[in-house]
Amino acid sequence: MPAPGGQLPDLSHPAVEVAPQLLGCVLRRGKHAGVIVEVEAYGAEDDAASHAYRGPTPRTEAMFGPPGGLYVYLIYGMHLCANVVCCDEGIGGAVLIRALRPVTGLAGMRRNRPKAASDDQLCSGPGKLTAALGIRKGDDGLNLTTGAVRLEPGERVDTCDIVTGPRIGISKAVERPWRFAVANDANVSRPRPVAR
DNA sequence: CGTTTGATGCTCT
DNA sequence: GAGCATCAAACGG
Repeated sequence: MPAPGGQLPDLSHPAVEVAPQLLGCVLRRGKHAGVIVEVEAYGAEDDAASHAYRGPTPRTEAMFGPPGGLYVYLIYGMHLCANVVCCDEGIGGAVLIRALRPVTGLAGMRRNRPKAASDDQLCSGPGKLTAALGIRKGDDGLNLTTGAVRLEPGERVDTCDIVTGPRIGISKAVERPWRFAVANDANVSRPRPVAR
């Protein structure tokens, strides 16, 4: 069930449960902010695709921290991915933010992403949105309520407007339909999920 | 140690 | 649709 507008989901719950509830919430860094329109859940029991699968390491430490934290990591040597840490401390669960609909600080985001062909491609991917918002490696582990990067209540997203599908870019546990997105939103990365 | 592989994005064909 | 950039973990010997 998606979170009603005006409040955040309970982040101490499992990632698969929290993920769809984050749709409609706002991710902000300074003046740059956008509504979350696409996410993926990681770190449930036996999830071989999760960075938490083999226990904590220096890189994944934030994923095992308290819910409501930010997990940032470098992927493919050049892009950063941002995750909302959820589940109880020590479990190692997080929700990858895959796409945003930009709402404030558009001019700054365009400067951060000069190659984006249009505004709906500013944040249409996990590496794109971290660049657009200006999220950096040093933001890893900070608190999303008090830190430089914040998670804020946003708009309500109706359950029937949420589509699901397999997670993107993984080679393990590919069959799990743990990608969630707002249906018919131009900011969602490709391929667009179709299933309900 | 050396080698492979990524929760990606951009360019060129 | 294929290839590449670029580097830190993970993995095998």
